Amino acid sequence: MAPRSASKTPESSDKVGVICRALRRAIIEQALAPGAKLPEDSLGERFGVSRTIARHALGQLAAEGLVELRRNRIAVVATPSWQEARDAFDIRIELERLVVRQLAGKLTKNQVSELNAHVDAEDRARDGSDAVSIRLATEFHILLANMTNSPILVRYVSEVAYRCCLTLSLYSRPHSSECAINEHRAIIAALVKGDESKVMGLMHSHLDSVANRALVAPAPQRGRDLLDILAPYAEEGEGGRVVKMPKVVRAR
Amino acid sequence: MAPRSASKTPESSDKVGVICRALRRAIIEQALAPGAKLPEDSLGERFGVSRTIARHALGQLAAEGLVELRRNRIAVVATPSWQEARDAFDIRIELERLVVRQLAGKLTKNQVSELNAHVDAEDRARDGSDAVSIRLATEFHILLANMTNSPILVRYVSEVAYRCCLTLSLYSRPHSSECAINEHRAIIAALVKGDESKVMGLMHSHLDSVANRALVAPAPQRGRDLLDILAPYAEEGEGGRVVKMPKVVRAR
DNA sequence: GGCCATCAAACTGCATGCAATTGAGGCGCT
DNA sequence: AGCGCCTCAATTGCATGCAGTTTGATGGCC
Repeated sequence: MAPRSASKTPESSDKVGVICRALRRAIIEQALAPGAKLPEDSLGERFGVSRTIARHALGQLAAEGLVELRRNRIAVVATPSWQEARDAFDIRIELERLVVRQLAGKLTKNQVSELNAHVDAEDRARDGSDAVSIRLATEFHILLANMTNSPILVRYVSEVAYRCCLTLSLYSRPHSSECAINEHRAIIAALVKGDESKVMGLMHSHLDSVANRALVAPAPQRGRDLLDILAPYAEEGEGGRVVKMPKVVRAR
Repeated sequence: MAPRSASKTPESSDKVGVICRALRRAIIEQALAPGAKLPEDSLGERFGVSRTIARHALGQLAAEGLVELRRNRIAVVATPSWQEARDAFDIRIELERLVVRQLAGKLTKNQVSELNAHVDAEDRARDGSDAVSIRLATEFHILLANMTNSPILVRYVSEVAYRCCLTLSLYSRPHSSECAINEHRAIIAALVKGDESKVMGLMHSHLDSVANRALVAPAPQRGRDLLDILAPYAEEGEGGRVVKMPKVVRAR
């Protein structure tokens, strides 16, 4: 069977799919930060399609939780609350335990080398931008999910992994990204060895540690984000005066 | 806070949301069987909107896995394979274990009575149509998920529950539906008592037994469904003659 | 009678146009 | 200067129109 990208997802249909994939990638690489505006016109123009299509793509992305749609308002990249981020990780842990449980001891030689190749790529990207490292780390998990041959599982793991990726860009410390490449290698090893509970434990602690490293601030924001983010800057503007907040065009 | 339906889902926006909800309900109540055609025109006409809107709604439903979209083809209600059905249940089990783990011992009095009221309703619907019973049983689980206050978890549990509901209509024996009302009561009791592992076990075995009761046929279909379904009828049509297959308008 | 080619109706893919809503800047008032 | 109102450009919500594809039905041919 030819490796035509899964025909069942509406995704791969046509232009809509292209836009979705592009935006998804831009979002998880933080080229589009949470809160960034996504006007239908601009998207359409940028991708050479009409608003109708851009709109449809935004709808799909919204269904995945990557963008927020408010009636009569410009769509924006989603800005999950800290609690939602934590919830996403909890769900992700359960789903990925399921993945490795199904995979333990069942990987073909080809699959193992594919995984190893991916981790090697992660290694090489170590000195590159954080954004790329994070994307690669996420894609490792998606690659794993793909090997289960369960379309539903793939979809959910992908979605939730992307969401986690998004939250990482919101809440994680600058360079905490992922020194977790070794943990990926350990997971592969355990999968090959075929010890279900061992690999489930590894995956659990791997994701848990990523989450804990990333989601460090228990209550970083209250009202909304902007005010708190700017709070440190609010004292001693230039001479005892409170700085008048400038334009504030959240995420250009 | 007013109980306005979650503002974040694009769903509740407007006409699209109405159509989605209507179709979802029709599908899980089997008014629309798997394979049923869903032409944009007809939907638009039926709901008094343009094709554009109907199309958008179909897109959302496809993202949830309830309908299948193939390029240039009429959309149809999804027809999950047996394996996909099994996978969906596996995922559902993990997700709902998470739900009850978060809920154990944390339900308010109001929530408990809401749950009891729902189960009572299930009881009353016992003599009604199977479809309604199944829908109510599914909604019990969604109600539970809602109480976690985790939008992401709600979304995933809802989706996967609807999918399972859909598969039930495909693979379950006529009246196997759910005598599982008692199990629902047991889960409520365990939740109130607050024993995490107890209630997780209950939920696990509850869903597992529903799945096993429903997904009985390990390999009921090979090529596609129609041929196998008709196989028993293929011998001795009316006089040693093979019956000429009539129109066969899958799901009117 | 059964099978294949041709054709018309049905349907989707997509762009565009128009009305309604938003929010941002400008103006006047205090 | 500060505050609020008002107007207007920007943007979304939705319907319609046209072009391309699929479906399935009719008619000719074996």
